Amino acid sequence: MTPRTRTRRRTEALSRERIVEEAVELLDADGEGGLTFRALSERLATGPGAIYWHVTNKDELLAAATDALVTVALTVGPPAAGESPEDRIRAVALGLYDAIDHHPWLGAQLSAQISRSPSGTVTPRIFESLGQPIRALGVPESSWFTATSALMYYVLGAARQNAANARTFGPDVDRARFLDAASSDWEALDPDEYPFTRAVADQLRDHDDREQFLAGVALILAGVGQARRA
Amino acid sequence: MTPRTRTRRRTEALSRERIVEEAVELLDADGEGGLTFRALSERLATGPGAIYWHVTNKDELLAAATDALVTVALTVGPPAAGESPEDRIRAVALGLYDAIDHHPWLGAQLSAQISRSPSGTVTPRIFESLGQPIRALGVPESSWFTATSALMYYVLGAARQNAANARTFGPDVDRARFLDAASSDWEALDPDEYPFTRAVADQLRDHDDREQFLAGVALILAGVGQARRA
DNA sequence: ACCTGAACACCGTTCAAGT
DNA sequence: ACCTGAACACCGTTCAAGT
Repeated sequence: MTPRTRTRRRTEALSRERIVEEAVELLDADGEGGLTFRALSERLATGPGAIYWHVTNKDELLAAATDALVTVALTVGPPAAGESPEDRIRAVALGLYDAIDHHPWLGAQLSAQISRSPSGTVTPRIFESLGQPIRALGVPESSWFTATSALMYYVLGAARQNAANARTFGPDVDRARFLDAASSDWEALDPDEYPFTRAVADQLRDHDDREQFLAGVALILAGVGQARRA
Repeated sequence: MTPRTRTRRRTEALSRERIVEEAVELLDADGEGGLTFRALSERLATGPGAIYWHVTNKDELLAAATDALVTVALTVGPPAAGESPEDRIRAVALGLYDAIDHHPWLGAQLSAQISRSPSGTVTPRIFESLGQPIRALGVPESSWFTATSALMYYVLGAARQNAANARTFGPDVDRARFLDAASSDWEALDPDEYPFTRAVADQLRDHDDREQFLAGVALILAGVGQARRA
């Protein structure tokens, strides 16, 4: 991987920012396993030990990379003038979806940060971004937490699964072939045991991932809307 | 970990079943990182190389362990007499939730298997278990795939996040303290930036995980119900 | 056919030593 | 203050050699 000779002369001194930046590139290129202190130090034209002066350990490095990307992902601008709460939720959800889609390792890291430090820098930002429009929807206060949690779990879970799926085949082209093969396998399942799966086999073949993701968001929003009228 | 001297004399020969069984114990005790061919071979009173005669590699071993647990998790019995589709979905969802709760490493493995082999042994079983009751709900056929996918992604995503959360504190006791601290942190957030998160801080403190999970399922079911009437 | 255990090519992390 | 790079204690996996 990364065939280009990239021993970029070290003009500037090592810095936390440079390290994080290079770590993200490594992660994007080769996934979680691709981030190695040896590979990283080579890119930075230094020794593995040097990194430890700027960063406590690998976990902290991953947390820093995650933090940087969440900031970008949630920068969907302030609520626009004519923007409905539903629009807002879709925009935030898609911001996270796309970030995880482009950086597949990010899903696992977000999940880890949410459980490890629910009051850290990442969790409240995501929660707030989804929660404000949920509140604006006019849901009774008693279900704010429930609705926002469910939405956040769906968004992150679905995005993560989608990114993992996308990684199974190449960047783009083989997707159609992969889905076609899977769809055919579904059609060949035992009719007695798998009637439903067989019946939706061609919906698997033809579906669009992003659309599917948004349809899930819409389902939850419809459910939330029901709670509002109750 | 595992302090008890457990060099259980090897009475029976090594077998794939014994290996998988012992692997699950290791995974449950110490998580994904706890499964090591060296630790495993010690428990089995053999050398690390021996395992490779029965199992291709670590991935295959994890897949086998996952398969075994999914079989158990989905054994919620055949649709009972007076059971509504909603009841059925809740039962299947809880079966998966509990399995992942008891075996936190299972979430990641399920996700991996779903993307790696959508037509393998695991994905269709889960999909069918959730899809049949979705169909029974009377949803138009065109939205079967969408609804079932969204439900599956929510169930697995939320269960996985929950299991990760639960692992942050001890088996049971410290949960209250942990949530209390997190809730207090939320209350101390900047009122201008985090009004929503602050407002739900005590809902975080008092919530029940399983209940919350089911509330999310209910939200999706309500959304699906809307589609039915449309 | 089944198992052994040393060996290989990796990891993250530490730390004395340098500048 | 910041960096170097050898060393430590691990990994998964392979493979000649044994029974």
